[in-house]
Amino acid sequence: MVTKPPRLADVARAAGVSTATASMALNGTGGTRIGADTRERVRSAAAELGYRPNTVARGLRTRRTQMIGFVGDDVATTPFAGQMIRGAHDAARRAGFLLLMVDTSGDPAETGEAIAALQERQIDGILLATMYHQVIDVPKAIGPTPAVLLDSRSADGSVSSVVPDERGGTLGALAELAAAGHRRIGHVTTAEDVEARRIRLATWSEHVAAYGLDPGELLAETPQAKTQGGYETAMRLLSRPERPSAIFCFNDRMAMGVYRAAAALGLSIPGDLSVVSYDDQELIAPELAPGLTSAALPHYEMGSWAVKELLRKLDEPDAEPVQHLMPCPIARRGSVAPA
Amino acid sequence: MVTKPPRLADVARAAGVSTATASMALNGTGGTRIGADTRERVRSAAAELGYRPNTVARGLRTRRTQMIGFVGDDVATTPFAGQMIRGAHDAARRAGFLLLMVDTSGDPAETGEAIAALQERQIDGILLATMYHQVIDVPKAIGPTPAVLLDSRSADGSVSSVVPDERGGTLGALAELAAAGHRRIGHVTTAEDVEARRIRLATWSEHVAAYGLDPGELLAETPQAKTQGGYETAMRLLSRPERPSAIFCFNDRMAMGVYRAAAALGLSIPGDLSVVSYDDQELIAPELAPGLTSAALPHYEMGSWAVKELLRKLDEPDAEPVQHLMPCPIARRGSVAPA
DNA sequence: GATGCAGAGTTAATCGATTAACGAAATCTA
DNA sequence: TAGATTTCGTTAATCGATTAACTCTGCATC
Repeated sequence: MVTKPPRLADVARAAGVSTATASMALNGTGGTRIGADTRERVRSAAAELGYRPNTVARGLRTRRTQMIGFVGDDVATTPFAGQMIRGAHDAARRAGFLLLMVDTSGDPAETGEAIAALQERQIDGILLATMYHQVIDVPKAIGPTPAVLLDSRSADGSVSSVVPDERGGTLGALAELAAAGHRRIGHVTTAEDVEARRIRLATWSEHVAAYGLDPGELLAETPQAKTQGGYETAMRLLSRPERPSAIFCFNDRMAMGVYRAAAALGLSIPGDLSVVSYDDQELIAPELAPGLTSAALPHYEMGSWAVKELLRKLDEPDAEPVQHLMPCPIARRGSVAPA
Repeated sequence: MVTKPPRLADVARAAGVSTATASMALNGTGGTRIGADTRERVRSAAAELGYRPNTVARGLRTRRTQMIGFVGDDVATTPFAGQMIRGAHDAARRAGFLLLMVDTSGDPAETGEAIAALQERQIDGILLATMYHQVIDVPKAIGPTPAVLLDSRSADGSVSSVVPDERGGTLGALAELAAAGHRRIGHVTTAEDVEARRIRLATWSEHVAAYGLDPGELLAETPQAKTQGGYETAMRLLSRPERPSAIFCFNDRMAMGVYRAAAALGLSIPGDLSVVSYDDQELIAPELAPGLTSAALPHYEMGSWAVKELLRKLDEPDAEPVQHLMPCPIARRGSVAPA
């Protein structure tokens, strides 16, 4: 007893018009060609039958599928990804689009395959998301398909992209410390050569150098930006003769280690040591005691910006590509106190 | 100079055959009708032109889009979701399917809309994922579309589903403690009425009751399963006259609070107190000091199981629905020591 | 020498919409 | 009042595949 879903032809028959009229009535196209009463007849017939357009058929004719391809390099495994996807998803949905997802574990050949798989499905555009802020070459497989880079920039600037404003976020985090009177601000960071490290480090260096301090004496590195590395670097930094009164951490996971080091050394946070960080990870920053002041990575906003930019490109194919910096707002919590 | 991508007709012309022949040659259909040399000619013509089938056109004809709808209730915001999506994604991709995602923030009306949006796009089947283990009514909007529930069961068992084996995981976690000689095992849990709480609590109750202990004396609840709640419940439990030698936590976030409480009371883990937990969240369990022994929620496996089950349903529409329990393996770390 | 049949393709219908091109009645204009 | 517009539709082509129903050779069979 499974009756097939109604087609446009069924609606047209029920309303006593041709499929052309039915199509125009439902879509509001064709200008004044359809009378108000006819339009109403068609609409109610459609509602009556529970008509839902077959977008596959429509897509074949219009060459628009109302689907956006989302290619992530291993993106689904990182805790940030959720917000990025959600931002893209919400913006897409509001415009009547859905996200077709492919995860690629970063391998370029696989990325090419993923892009091809999406193109076979005639997606209207592609979002290329990376796990963390980096500079990449746009895969040639993309061809003429409209695309936007998410959390990465293209080396040649030929494609629109959005990345976090790392410099602004770093300055914001440091401003929290400066406002509390801190001058000797240490930095613990990773040795991994990523864009985020470079910018955060350079911005911090400038900042402390402006006070006439030597960044080299206030810096400690670890191979991996994890809790253990944060612990070790903080131990090194805090046992130097003139220890910093505050530490700016590369990310929240390292900050967790800094908290642990402070506890081990009998230093209280924020009484003896102020801490600011980057990422504002929801499972870490608010859960530490005291809560960690951190510059938030605006993943949700980047995701939705990317979709809006992509939709703009669909409307105006000849628009110039835009490289956007998304602000990183500071989440203030209890880890900063006057020096 | 943007040349349109080649169509099947272009391949056929290049190979000097009809589109029917080209189609059959490329797809290997039509039995013996296509000679080996012709097939080869068509194949190389296709490769030459870089032909990629238009799956929208194909889908219109075959009524198969090779796309699976993934509906999540707020799923993209939880840290688990990534693994669940990835598990589903990988299994789908291996079979030539892609995931079309919709996130719904849980509202039933919105879920209905999401399902309709997917059906308009003619997805071959639907995965309905929930943020955490629960029992739900299958939305009527699904209709005859093949569906599988992910991390939830249907009240009436009419649809296949997969959920974690909470009982097995709890027994496994408690077995770690039992093997280390613990008898007085406390439990800190949430007051939220969710399936996970119910099963973990009941299983733990049985376990301690079997030692002749009164569960009521070893239990503490908090309104929300977060760090703060874990801290408070542990403080209560550990300041009772006969304090437990070990605590089984509802989840890792609460365990974080338990660690903090132990530190506040001067109890060392695992020396004075052993701790086991549930969820094995990657940002918490391995990062605590000592590492937290925890029963892992098999999100990846559930995701891929769900897709395989869905594909089976596509092949055998009359197959009986299956309710699957996915084992929760124990991640052993340093938080357990002999009593 | 007619019949049957397997092999290798071709023709044309079809999936369910959108839309360019065309048409008849009603209204307006000079 | 004849011609020009407007109004409100319809007819049929089209998007790019898949596939049921044919066709045409050549060969074996009786």
